[in-house]
Amino acid sequence: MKPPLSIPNATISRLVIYLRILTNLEKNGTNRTSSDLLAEEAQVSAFQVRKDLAYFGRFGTRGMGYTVLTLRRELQRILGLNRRWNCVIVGMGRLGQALADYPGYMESNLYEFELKGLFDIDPHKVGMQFHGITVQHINDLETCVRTHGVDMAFITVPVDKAQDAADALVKVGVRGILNFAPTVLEVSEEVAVEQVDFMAGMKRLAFYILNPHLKALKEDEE
Amino acid sequence: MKPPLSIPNATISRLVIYLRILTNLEKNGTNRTSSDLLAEEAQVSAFQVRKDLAYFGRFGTRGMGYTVLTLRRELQRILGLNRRWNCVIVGMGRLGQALADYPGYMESNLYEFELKGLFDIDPHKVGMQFHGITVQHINDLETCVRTHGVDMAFITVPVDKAQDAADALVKVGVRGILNFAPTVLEVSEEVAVEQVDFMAGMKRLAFYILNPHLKALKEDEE
DNA sequence: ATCTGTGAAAGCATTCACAGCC
DNA sequence: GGCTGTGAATGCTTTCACAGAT
Repeated sequence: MKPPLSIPNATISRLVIYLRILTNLEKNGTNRTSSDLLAEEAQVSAFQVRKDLAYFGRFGTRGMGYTVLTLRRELQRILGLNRRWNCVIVGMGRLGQALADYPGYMESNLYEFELKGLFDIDPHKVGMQFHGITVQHINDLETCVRTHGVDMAFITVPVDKAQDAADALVKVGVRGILNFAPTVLEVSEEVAVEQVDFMAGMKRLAFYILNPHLKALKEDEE
Repeated sequence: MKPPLSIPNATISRLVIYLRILTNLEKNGTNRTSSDLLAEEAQVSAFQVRKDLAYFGRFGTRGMGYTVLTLRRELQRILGLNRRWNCVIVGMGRLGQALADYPGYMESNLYEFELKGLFDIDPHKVGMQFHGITVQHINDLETCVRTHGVDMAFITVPVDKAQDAADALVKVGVRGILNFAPTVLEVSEEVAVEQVDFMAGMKRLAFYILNPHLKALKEDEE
């Protein structure tokens, strides 16, 4: 096992994709695979697959390839998906409601992510139920985070309230934020932020449609 | 004006962010700005801002900075957001419905993106209305695309149907796809694909929470 | 004096070629 | 023979330093 000192951001995104492919292979009853097959499915080069894996250790057998089960387990461990992550949603507007009802928090039979709380600042929203969880006022965030050991939060408030929400979350010790608001959040160094902004995706699409010759450079994934 | 032969993918993502910041500045009545200010807001370096802009031309005045209005217009032109983009949604499940109802297709008083059709394969869904648009059967996709000059499509079908949807869209001449299904689509060279996958974002978050020392490398935006 | 625009340098990620092991 | 693992080379993106404009 290697000490991974510095790992390309893009590698993490690809590991998530490899894990998805391996999970599907496992479902199909496939036992062994290869960097070639994974590369084809993920639409990257086989070099890339092997290099990505090499950051974390040696998981294959030369001449033979990889065991699907083993590699799937290893990736799950590396990505931290062998334990449960407790989540809350801040902002119970249309998007927050859609997320609360989202049926996909389990993945491959594992409840990896679990909703532990729903929050809003609007008293009219407090008390409403989604997916069996009652909406609480944002003032009760700290209690919830401490009680349940909340790891990450989704910010689904209007854009002008997003930084406030982030500040509140950081203050009570949430370690990761998935930000759906179209703004760049400022948070302290030790808090991770991932952006989800499908309007930005549409705008990039518009550019690439206008400039087709630029398209084939690279893939970013989100 | 320069001939942009090869432009980093990441630059496009950042231009979208600069445009957002400029739009806000304009709303606030600010007339002039600088690479420093834009850099601070977007959380990148001022070098980066100037280099990104330099791919497309010279928009500032040395010693003075940029005129907000001018730069906003230029970015809008570069990104293709000075014209309307006609869109359809394929897959009217929960997510497709949420998108059809999404109130944000206008941005800064401009209807840049307009929904021209909603499609599903399920006869029960056909005929339902969302936001004043009637759901049609996927077989009627071609007519709609030809009639309205549809530019891009959102794929919100279950993951195992996503490639079929993409094939159908490519076949009738759609130029760009925003894919919400967690799979890597295979499409012909000249079709642009952008991925939106918030579960993948959650998984990356989990990794970065587990490995805080790796966090500060780079930002991907989606 | 100030702040943009840009060639050159540095820093990273990807690709390659092949050594190492089944 | 076949396929992984990995140092070295390539190529791209970011950073830097400063020339150029007002």
